[in-house]
Amino acid sequence: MTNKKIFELHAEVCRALGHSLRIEVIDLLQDKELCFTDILDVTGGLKSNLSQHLSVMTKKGILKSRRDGQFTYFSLSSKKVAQACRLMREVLMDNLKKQKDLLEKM
Amino acid sequence: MTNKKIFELHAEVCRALGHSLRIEVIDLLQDKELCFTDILDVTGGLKSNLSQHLSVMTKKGILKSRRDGQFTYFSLSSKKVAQACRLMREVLMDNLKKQKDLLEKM
DNA sequence: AGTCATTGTTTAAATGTTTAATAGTTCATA
DNA sequence: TATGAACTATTAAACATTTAAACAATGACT
Repeated sequence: MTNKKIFELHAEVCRALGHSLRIEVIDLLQDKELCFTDILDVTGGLKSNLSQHLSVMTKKGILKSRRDGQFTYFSLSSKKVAQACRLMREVLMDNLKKQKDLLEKM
Repeated sequence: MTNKKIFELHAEVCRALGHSLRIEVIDLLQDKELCFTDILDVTGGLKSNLSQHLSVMTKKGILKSRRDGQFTYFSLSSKKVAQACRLMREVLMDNLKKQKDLLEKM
């Protein structure tokens, strides 16, 4: 596989994290599996919309889904997803702190 | 700051990684600082385009830039960026392997 | 079996966002 | 002032998101 193709696929995985609702879901699923309705209860909004967002993440291999009777359960595909997300959150928080410090010096 | 706002900012950081050219740049800057023209030599394409992509990452705090005379040098804002990116790449590679194994079983 | 409520997915249209390409601008230095 | 380095503005095309309605699958009740 060419490097360009790897970069493209890698970027697609990153884009699959690039929505506030999807980040909220990943936060929710840190350490447990939840069914669709449980997730919807927390996030709110339309179920069709949530279903599409979950589908985006499942297709890119960020989430696993499993049907059990009438319920569909979602979970992170691996702990690496949670770790990567935590690191990105730290990058964000570090930057917010830097900005705050800068402002306070003025 | 509300959770929703954190999720939105977090998603913006993720989206700032969501382009193949930007992933390529992060790969390039793993362990060194490079100036604009050095990056352009590797990635190819239009200057204006590269400049916009670098600007997206700099604004979101993924890259640092530093002007020295006529040159602008870029580097990762922190090692956490490189780590997070490596983890995402692993998630991708693990998924590609899973797909391959599935196909080979058929 | 037939009907109903619940759970979730799919589709389509409207709206919103991102990107690539072009042209033009700024800044440093020779 | 001419040149190379990098940034900015604009815009059409491509892509993502939201919404609402239609659809499918399961299980409960009679």
